[in-house]
Amino acid sequence: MEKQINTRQKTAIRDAFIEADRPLSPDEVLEGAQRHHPALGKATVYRNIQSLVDEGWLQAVEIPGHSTRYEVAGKEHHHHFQCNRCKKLYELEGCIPSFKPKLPRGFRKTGHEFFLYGLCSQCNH
Amino acid sequence: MEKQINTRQKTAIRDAFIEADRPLSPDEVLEGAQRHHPALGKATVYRNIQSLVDEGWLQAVEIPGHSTRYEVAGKEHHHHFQCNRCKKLYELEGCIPSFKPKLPRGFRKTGHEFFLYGLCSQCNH
DNA sequence: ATGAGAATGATAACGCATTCTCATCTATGA
DNA sequence: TCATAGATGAGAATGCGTTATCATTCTCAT
Repeated sequence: MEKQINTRQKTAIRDAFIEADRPLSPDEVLEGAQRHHPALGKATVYRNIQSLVDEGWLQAVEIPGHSTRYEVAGKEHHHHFQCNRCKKLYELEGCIPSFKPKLPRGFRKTGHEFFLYGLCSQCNH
Repeated sequence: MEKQINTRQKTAIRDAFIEADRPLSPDEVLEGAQRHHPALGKATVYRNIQSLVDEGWLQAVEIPGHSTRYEVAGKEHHHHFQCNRCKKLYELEGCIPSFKPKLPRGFRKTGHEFFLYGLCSQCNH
C-alpha cells in the first residue's frame, strides 16, 4: 500500500495550523487538533509534524529559551513576536529595511533573526 | 562560616569569561576554566554560574536552538552573532538605529532581540 | 468483504542539560 | 591546631522534549 497522505489526524493537524494562523508548539498543535479529533495522541502529532516538514508544508521556527515551534512554510521573509505572559508566538510582517551591523574582521554574515517581545492583545489590557 | 566568595574554582570560572570575551555555555566554561584548575567539575561550574548570576556579575543569554549561554553583565545594549559551523556566540556592537515594526492591533512591545548568523573568522577561509 | 500495508495511540525509552546527593576537601575563626 | 560550615567533585537523579515500541485500528486495492 502507498503512503497515506491524508488521515483524519493529519488533516486535523493541518487545520490546527490554518486556524491558529501563527507558529505552534507540538503541545499547541495537540490541543488545537484535538478539537477536531479528540482521541489524537501526541506521538501522532510529532510524527505528522515531521511528515509535514519533510513534505515542505511546515517549517521549524527556533526561538530563544523555548522549544521549537512550527509554521506553515512558503511565506515571505518575516520575523516573530512572542508574548511575555502567554508565550504564544506570532508572525510579524516585513523586516528591517537596511541594517548593516559592524562585524568583526574576518566574519561573514549569511542570515539574521529578529524577535520582538511584549504583550499580545489578549494579555495586554 | 560566611559564604566564601572567592574559591580557586570560582576565580578560574571568572577568568574563563574574561579571557574568552564572548558568551559561553557551561561546557565552554568548564573547558576554559579547567586550563586554570584541571580538577574542576561540571557541577561546580553550574553552581558558580548560578552564584555569579545572583551576584549580578553574569547574565543569561538565550539563543534559538541551543542551550543558554552566559556573559559578563553590565555591558551596553548589544546583540549577538553565532557561527553556523563552530556554534560559538560572539558579541556585536551597537543595535538597529530605529526600527518600528508594524504590530498587530492591541499588541505592546517591550523589547527585542537580534541575531546574526554566518561564519566567524576562524571558520571563514 | 478481505487482507496486506500503513497509521495510530498509549506508554516506555531516550538524549540532553541541569540539579541533587553525599563523602571529601578547604578555608577561616576560635 | 582544631572545629565547623561551606565548597567541591563524581556520579546519580531529574525534567522535559522528543522518539521508539508494539499491539491495535484503519485504509484501500482487489
